[in-house]
Amino acid sequence: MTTEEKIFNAARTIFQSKGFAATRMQEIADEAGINKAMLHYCFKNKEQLFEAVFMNAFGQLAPQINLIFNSEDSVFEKIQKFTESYISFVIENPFLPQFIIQELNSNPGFVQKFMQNPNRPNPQNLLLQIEKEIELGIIKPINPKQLVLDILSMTIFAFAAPVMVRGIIGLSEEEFHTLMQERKTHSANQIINAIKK
Amino acid sequence: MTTEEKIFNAARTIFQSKGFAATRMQEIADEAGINKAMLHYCFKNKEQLFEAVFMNAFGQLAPQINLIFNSEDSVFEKIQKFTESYISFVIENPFLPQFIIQELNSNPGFVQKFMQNPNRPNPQNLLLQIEKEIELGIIKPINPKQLVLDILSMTIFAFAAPVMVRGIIGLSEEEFHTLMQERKTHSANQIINAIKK
DNA sequence: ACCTTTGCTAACCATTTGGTTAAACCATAT
DNA sequence: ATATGGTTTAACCAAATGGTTAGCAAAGGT
Repeated sequence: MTTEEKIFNAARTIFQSKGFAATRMQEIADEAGINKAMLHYCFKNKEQLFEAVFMNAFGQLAPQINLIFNSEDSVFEKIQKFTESYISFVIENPFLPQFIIQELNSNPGFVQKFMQNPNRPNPQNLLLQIEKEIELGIIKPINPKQLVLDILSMTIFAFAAPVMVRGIIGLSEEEFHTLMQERKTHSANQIINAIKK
Repeated sequence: MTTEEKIFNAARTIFQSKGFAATRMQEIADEAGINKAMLHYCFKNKEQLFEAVFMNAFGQLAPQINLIFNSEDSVFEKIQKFTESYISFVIENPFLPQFIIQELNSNPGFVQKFMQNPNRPNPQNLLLQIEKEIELGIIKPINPKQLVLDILSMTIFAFAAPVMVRGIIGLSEEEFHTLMQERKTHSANQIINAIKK
């Protein structure tokens, strides 16, 4: 593993668990097992190191979201595949959603920067497909954007606010994990039950 | 308005928009229009000032959540009333959800501290009621905790991750606002459609 | 009138923090 | 062997930051 990779991995660990503002460069250096000056030798400054981590994180999550936007499946199939694959993915990367959401909230400019990316999430296809399936009588008449938001909400929320969810509902770490496993199919079922005619 | 109130309001403004780590005491003093030393005259230190703001924020949100947990309504009615009142409330206080979720994530100890509060959100009643209505055949058989999580997800997520939602779905600030108005009834309808027999 | 308390500030302090510098290290080519 | 160029570090620096101090000013009690 090159020094740059060591730094990047250390930065990812610290940034994702503490956020940009609470992260100290020294802590990243310690985690990477190198001198602090080395950080600035490989990355210009804190902002640029953070941006590398953030864009990498967003770059991992975006394809997961694109799953519901681009494929040849029916809307129902897309919902099933998305909840299954997205939840499986974030169970393995539990810090990603809260990290991205938090930093996006405090740095809205990142959205535009990332939305210029060619493989950015683009809901246009799915929105049109939903409209079409409504006209065909497969789906109950609803606002397609609400449905997209429903899908995102049902799958992402628990991972965006795990502490709150566990606190309010009263779940141990293990119970939370079990609930999330079950949620892969539960959320798809709920959404589909709600919209099928 | 007393000086202490001026400080508290200023602290709320800054803390809620930037989070604990990114907030500078000097900025709070400027916002309050007083000297920095005055902060420490009224509040012992940054942590205690923050805790006052956080507990106040949580204290405003908790009663909203308790609406679904304690009342004499049926589950369907509870869901309708909750989405309606909760979304109305956070439209007026859009920073609350992301603030609470963010700080809770980076400071899990706050949960325990707040959950000792007498009027803390306690889902026990609702969970039992859901089980009962399932047995009565009013609600399809599902895991009650999943349903509670569904309700929270559908109502809170858009306010927890507004920048991400607007970016992914492609909404102007105004379109987002309209979507949230519509969401008061939409989310209740979706959830109820999904679970009613 | 005088003392005490309370509200408030300018100036100051110690520490932390992001970042720089100059020198050391080390592999490789000559 | 020695020069070369990339890699790494210890030591350092200036600015920012949370917090303190000493004192002023007004209000209230005696």
